[in-house]
Amino acid sequence: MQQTTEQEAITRPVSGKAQIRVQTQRERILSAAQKCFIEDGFHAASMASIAATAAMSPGLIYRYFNSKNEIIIAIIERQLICLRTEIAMLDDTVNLAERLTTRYGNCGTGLTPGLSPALVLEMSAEATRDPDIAAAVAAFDSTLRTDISSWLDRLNRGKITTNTDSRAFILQCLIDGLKVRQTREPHIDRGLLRTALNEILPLLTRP
Amino acid sequence: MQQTTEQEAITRPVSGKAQIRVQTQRERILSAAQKCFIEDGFHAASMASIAATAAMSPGLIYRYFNSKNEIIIAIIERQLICLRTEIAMLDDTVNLAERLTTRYGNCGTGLTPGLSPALVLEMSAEATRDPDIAAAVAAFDSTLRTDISSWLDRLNRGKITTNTDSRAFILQCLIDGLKVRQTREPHIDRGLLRTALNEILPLLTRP
Amino acid sequence: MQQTTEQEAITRPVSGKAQIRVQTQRERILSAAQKCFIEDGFHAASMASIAATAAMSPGLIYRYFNSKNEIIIAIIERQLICLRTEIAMLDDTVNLAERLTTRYGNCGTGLTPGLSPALVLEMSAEATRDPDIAAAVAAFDSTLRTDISSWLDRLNRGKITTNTDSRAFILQCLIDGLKVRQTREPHIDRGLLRTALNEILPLLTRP
Amino acid sequence: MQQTTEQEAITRPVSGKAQIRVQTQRERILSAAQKCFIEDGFHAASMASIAATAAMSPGLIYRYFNSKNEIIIAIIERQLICLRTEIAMLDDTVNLAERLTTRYGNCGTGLTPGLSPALVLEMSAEATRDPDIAAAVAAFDSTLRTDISSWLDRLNRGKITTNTDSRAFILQCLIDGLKVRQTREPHIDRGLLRTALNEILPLLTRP
DNA sequence: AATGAATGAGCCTTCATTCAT
DNA sequence: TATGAATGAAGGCTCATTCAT
Repeated sequence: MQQTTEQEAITRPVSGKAQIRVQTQRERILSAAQKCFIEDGFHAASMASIAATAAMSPGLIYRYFNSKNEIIIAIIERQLICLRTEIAMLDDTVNLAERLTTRYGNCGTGLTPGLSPALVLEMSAEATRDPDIAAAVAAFDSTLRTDISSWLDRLNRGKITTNTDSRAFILQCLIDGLKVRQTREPHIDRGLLRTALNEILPLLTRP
Repeated sequence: MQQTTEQEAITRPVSGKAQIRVQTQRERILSAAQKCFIEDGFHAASMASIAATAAMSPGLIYRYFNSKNEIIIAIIERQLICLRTEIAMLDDTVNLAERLTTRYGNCGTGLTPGLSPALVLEMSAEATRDPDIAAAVAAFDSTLRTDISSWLDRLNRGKITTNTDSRAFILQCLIDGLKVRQTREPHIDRGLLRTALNEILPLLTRP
Repeated sequence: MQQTTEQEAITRPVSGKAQIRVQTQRERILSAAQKCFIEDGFHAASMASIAATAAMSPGLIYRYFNSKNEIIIAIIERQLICLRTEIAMLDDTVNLAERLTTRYGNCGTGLTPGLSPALVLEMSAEATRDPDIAAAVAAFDSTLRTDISSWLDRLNRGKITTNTDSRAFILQCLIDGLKVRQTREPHIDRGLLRTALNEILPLLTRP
Repeated sequence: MQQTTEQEAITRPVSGKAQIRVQTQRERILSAAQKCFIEDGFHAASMASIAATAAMSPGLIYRYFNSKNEIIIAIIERQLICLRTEIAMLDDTVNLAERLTTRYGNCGTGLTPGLSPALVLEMSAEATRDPDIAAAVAAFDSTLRTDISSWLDRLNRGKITTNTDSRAFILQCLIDGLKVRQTREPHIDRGLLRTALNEILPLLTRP
């Protein structure tokens, strides 16, 4: 849909540029929104502050999003994508603990445009109330569990493994729990973190 | 602070009863606030709705709390106490998995006045922004980790155990992660949950 | 409902006063709203200006009305009541022309709290779009026509009269038309007006 | 003003075509505006919706009109012209009732580009506030009354007629009243309407 | 101690209008 | 000539907080 077909490019040559502009602006808004949401939370952040952060007028935002809630949902979807991407990087056992340790803490500062643990938590809390958010999150969760399960299966290919599902569940809990920790102890002792992960992960990933 | 000093008792002999009244009223307000916060979130819940739920006038609330934020902090402290109590109940390995399974899901419904996963998440997110909350949560976290560590020590008394700290960390992550799951999959398959916990917990609690 | 029953007065002695206050405030708001609506129209009048005119804060208005639209509808119902009252005064032929002449023009100035021709017109236009207003106006119209019909019947009691309905229709049109004229020529020559009414009304009201 | 002066024609020979273009565009805008105004009212209709209806950009409208208000005034002038045209068609007594009956109701639907009763009412209400509109409407009204008077005179040529003025006034009221009715009871019983008009009109148009 | 009416700042959103292209 | 992105001033409405009673 973003990719303009050649025909369209001929008959409506502006359309391509326009589409790009729309994407750029949406990106600008979402980026500002994320910063504000991280700083103040979904509800406390105001459209005015988002507009100021994005260096545009409040009215203009409504050309690209129908409401504040639509922005919130877009941010949530983004966070979910980030989450999945992060999980997808966990592709072999060796690096797993190292990777999680490295990533721990370089987020949630408002500087990284990426995944924010605080937003993930707020999102989960919001899912309790907003059906739209609940749906998005639920869909994501089941996808993610499948991802983890098949990753476990791949790891142990050829060997008989039982309980992939329950291990996937535990892994997911662990990852969620790390997000919470990240929020509450951003400056945790990395040594402890690495030791802990190196102790538990092998137990979960080997037959 | 709750304990009336002797002097006060002499000059104002009613003070004892008055203090009890103050506690009762605060309790009434906090109970209502918790219900509202669970239902709507910290920001979306209004003082008016809290007042209505507590069956008192909005103005009266300000006799017992200086601001909405003060109520939020009180609720957070309450949640932390609940959390610690819950953890304290985990006193022997045998019941651990069972207990966590049983408790999973009977919260967050607004019916239990106790611990609410959604509030815990919101609280963690809020800790990112409010230094007071951050302090309270940090103090709690370190206390809790010590609790868990000494519990692990007790479990393995006489046996040589290494890495109690890192295991305590993992356990804490797992518990946090379960809270997140509770929020996102309140109706999870209990069989899966029990199996998963029975698989991982023994590994964490035995030498 | 405004009249507090004796029982209520005993068990809830404040309730009576409270009810009166509610009525007083609603009245104050409606009075201010009418002034503003006459001056600026339903849409151009702002809640802020209504609040200022009523000498209260904007927020307070929402204690007594749920929305601006509710105020508009209340004003319209009021206008309809005024209209009916005005019509009800036309009880004998002799005074009819005189009465209409006298009433013509002493309205619509914003000073009279009564019927405003401009509002009646705007109301009719709005009925085209808002189903609620349309319903209110339709109900009123049929009531009014019945009123006029029975008034005509009373006038000609004992004599054979045909076409009461069509005469009632014409009369209603004439009255509506006078409202329009009132708006457009507030300072019309009263002599012309009286002559005109004296020429047409006898033809409509006698068998 | 539409007629290009000779000088302009020499120095800028294209000007004639340009003038035509201007008229076409203005027409396009007014036509769209009327549709929108009928649907939503003067205030609720937005420039954006007018632009969309006219299939042009909002900015372009400002090349042909200086403001929304200017469009409103242009529309009002148009409506007045429509009104006068409609009245002018009433040239003999025989068809008068029939004509009015036929025309009743085929307006205000948004389908006819012509006269809209709702707009006429809104216009009258607006005349109360905007002096420009008031002036336009007043000028129209007096012209119209003269039209009607001379029509009545023509009808009764050679016969002694008194009170042409007051009859013209009544007729005008009746026509205005019919516009109001049209708005409020668009689906009235045509039989009743015809009967009513046939009863009253002869009385007004014959000596 | 208790009420709940009142305040007013601030929020989300809309829209007439302008201007770079 | 024409576009439509951009502006920013209101507008309707909410709600934490205060205060007269």
